[in-house]
Amino acid sequence: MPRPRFMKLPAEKQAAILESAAREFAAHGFDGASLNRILEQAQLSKGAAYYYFDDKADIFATTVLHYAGDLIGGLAEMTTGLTADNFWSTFADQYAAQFAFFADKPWAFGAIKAAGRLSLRELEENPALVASLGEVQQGVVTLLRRGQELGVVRTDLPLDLLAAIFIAVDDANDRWVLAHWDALDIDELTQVGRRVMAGLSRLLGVQ
Amino acid sequence: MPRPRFMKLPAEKQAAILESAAREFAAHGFDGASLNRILEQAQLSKGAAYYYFDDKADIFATTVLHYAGDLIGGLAEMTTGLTADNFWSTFADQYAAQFAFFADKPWAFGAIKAAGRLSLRELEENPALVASLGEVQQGVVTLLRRGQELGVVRTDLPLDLLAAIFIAVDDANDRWVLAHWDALDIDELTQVGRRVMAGLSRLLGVQ
DNA sequence: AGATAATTAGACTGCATGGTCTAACCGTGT
DNA sequence: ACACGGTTAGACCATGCAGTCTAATTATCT
Repeated sequence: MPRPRFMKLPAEKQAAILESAAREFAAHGFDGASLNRILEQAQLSKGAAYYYFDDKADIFATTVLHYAGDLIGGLAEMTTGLTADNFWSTFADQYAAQFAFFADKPWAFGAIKAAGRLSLRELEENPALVASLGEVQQGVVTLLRRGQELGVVRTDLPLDLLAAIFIAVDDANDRWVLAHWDALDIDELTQVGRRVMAGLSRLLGVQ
Repeated sequence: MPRPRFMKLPAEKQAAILESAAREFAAHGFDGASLNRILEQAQLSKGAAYYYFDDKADIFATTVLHYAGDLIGGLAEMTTGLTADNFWSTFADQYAAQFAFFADKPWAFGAIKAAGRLSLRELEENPALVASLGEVQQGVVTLLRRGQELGVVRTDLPLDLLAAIFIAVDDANDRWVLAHWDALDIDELTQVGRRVMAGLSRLLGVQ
C-alpha cells in the first residue's frame, strides 16, 4: 500500500508514475524491472519515490492493483449470472471485453500478467505481494468449480490441474497477442482470442 | 558453443557443471540466473569457467542443448512415421516417454523450459542464443506443421500460437504431475496425462 | 515576516553482477 | 634441470541495483 500522500498527488502525476512502472514491469517482470529506469522515465527523484512508497514491491503492487481493479470487478460480476447454457459464451465475451479495455494500454495488461508470473521465491521474499495480489489465481478455481456445478466443466480431472491449464493457455494466448499487438488490428486479435477460448472449452468442457 | 577443451574434461566434471547450471537456470531463468552461484555450486573458479566458455549465454546454450539432445532426437525420429491416424496417439506415447526420461531430473527439464521462455530482448542481446536454441523452439512447430499437412491440426490459428499453447499445456501438466508424483501411483498419473493429451488434441485438432 | 512542516533532489552505501587479467600451478618433453 | 603450454585461482574492474540520508527547497500557518 502506498503512503496516503501518493493519493493526494495530482492525478496526472500519479498516472505518469504508474504508467512508467507498468511499462517497466511489463517488459522485465518484477525482479528484472529497474527502479531507476522507472524513476527516470517518470521524472521522479529517488527521494520523492521513497516518500510515497515503501519499496519496489509497494510500487509493483500499487501499479498492478490500479490497472487490475476494473478487470477483477468484471470477473466477480460475471460469476453471478452464469448458467449451463451461457457459461462458455459468457467466458468468450468477457475475454473479448478484456481486449477492448486494454486496447490502448497493452503495457497495463503486461503489468497485470507480470503479477501472475511471480515465482514462489519472489512471493516468499515479499509477503506483501501475496496479501495484495494473491486473489487472482483463486478466482479461476471458483469459476471452474461453478462450471462443474453447472455440469459444463469436466470432473474427470482434478480442479487445480484444470485451473493450471486454463491459466497456461490464457497466458500463452496473451503473450502471443502482446507480441503481435502492433502488427494486427483489434478485430483480428479478438477473433483469435475467441477461437482459442472455444478450443479451451473443448479441452476443459464435458464430453 | 563451448571451447573444445570443455569436451575433454572428465565426464563427471562436465556433468557437475552442467547440473549446477541447469538448476540455476531452471530456478531463475537466463537473465535472473547468477553465474557466481553456478560456479560456487559447481566448485569451478571463474578463471576456469571463462577458459571453457565464452560467456554466460554460452554456458546456457551448452546446458540446454546437452539436456535437450535426446528430446530433440526423439521428436525428429517420431516425425517421420506419422500418419493422420496415429498422429495424436503417437503424441501421447512420446509424451509419456519424455516424462519418464526426465522424472528423476526435473531441473534439466526446467532448464529446457527456460530456453523456451527467453524474451525477445534477451534473444536480441544474445544472437548466439538464437542460433543455438532455434531448433529447440522450432521442434514443436515442425511437428504441428506436419500435423497440418496430414490434415489433423487446425489451420485457422497461427502456427506459432498453436505451438505456444501446446508448450504451455504440456508445461502445466508436467508441473502438476511432478507436484503429485509421491501422492499418486504411476497408473493414475499416466491416465491423467493421457486425458490431458486427448483434451489438447481437441483444442489443437481440426473440429 | 518568521517559524514550522511537507516535499524534493541526488549523493551515497553496500552489495551483486558479468567479465577481465595476471600470477601461479602442473604435467610433460627434452 | 629446465622450459613450455595447458590450466586454475581469485583479485579486480566497471556497472547497476535497491534502499538510506541529509541538506535544500517549497508550502502552510500564525
